[in-house]
Amino acid sequence: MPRRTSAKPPKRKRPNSYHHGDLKAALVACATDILRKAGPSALTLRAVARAAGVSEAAPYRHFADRRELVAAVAEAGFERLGQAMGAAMQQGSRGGLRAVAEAYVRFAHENEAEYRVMFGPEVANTAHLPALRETARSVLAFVAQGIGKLQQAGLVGPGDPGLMAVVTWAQLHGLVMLSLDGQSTKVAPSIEAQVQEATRIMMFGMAAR
Amino acid sequence: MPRRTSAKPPKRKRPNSYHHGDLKAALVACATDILRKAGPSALTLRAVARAAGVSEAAPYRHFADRRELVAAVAEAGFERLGQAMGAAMQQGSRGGLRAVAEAYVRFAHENEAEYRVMFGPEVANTAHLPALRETARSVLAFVAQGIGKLQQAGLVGPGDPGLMAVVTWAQLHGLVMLSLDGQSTKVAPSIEAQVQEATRIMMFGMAAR
DNA sequence: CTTGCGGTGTTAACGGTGTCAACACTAAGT
DNA sequence: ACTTAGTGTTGACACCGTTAACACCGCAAG
Repeated sequence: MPRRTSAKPPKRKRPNSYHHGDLKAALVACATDILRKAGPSALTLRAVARAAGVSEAAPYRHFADRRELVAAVAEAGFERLGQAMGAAMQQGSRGGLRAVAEAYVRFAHENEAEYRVMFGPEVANTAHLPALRETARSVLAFVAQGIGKLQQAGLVGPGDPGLMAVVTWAQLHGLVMLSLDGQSTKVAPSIEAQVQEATRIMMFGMAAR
Repeated sequence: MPRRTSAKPPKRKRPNSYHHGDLKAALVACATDILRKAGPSALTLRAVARAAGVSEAAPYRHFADRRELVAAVAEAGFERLGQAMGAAMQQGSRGGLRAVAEAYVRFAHENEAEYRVMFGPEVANTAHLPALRETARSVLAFVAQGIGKLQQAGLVGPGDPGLMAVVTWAQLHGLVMLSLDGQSTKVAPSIEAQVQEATRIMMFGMAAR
């Protein structure tokens, strides 16, 4: 194949404009799209710029480096995750935790590449990414709040809801990771069975303080 | 260079030779070393080759691509993890699960970069890496075996040990990941407290079938 | 209206990386 | 001694992250 340096007419959202209008958001959207369709290895700064119909150095006007772009993608993912969990929360009080757990697992499986990026090594150092850290923490606070409600309803024994939330989140996250890696499918029948078993164990353990 | 013809070359390292002797193992060792000292972003095929004192294309005689090298590093990590868990198993029967859990968490924290690679997206598709898959599965089998012993001792209720092992591993893995990402430090005081809380919940839940 | 200026997009380049083909050297078997 | 397979080397290609220098747009000040 010949070199790809041939001229490609840039498609602009505002035809008569040299400037893009909202490149930053467009870049995040294109990056998420690429991530979904072609996997993490294709998530390249240059590819994102090309997908946005812009020169390959343009992203540097909005992101200091590649990490910041990836972090923005991860942050958007956390927000969508929070929305999915919030929607599942309305399902009722008894199976509330169960419904949220299933929503979490479903999100992870339906958005595998995004989920991997959210917890991947590229955004590992959340100390330097305050926005990401805050978004992720709000998810944790959400779980803690749900556990608090279960405690008031007498379905969960006393104890620090924050600690229980961490343990609960960890359980789900670990389950999802092992499932995504194909490490658990041959031993345990299905992800649903694993979630069921996990929530059962968690509920028993948390009620038994 | 010098013509040194040694008497019996037993496939071991021979410094004064055009051929390396055991480049594959040396490459994995150098890669692990680089990973520990400089982090995942420095784990580059070329850098590994340079560290091994060999040309930058030499690794392709032993690994099809970069993924295979990384997978080999991950496999070595799983083996060391298994050894650490096995050593902790000898500590006694009552707190056996607890001791293994602590060994697991300690390994992850003392070998953060390695641990991240073991579960990272670069080796995600274990379906194409049978050796890695098998090594990881033996760790799971090890946990399942320990749970079986606890069942015989009456410390854990009846149920599929394989399923329980998956749930247990997932709990530990999730805890470790959140801790490594700095997502849990501000909510739960210490990783020890989290392990304690997690094992307490797990033991209660598993005993209560 | 002209002029200047800051924000944004472009071009061109640098060094580094994964990968491959062609070549070179060595060990070992015939 | 000749061949051959295995292993290391050289050189090249395309791509990537990043930066500097430049070009264009919109807008405010004069």
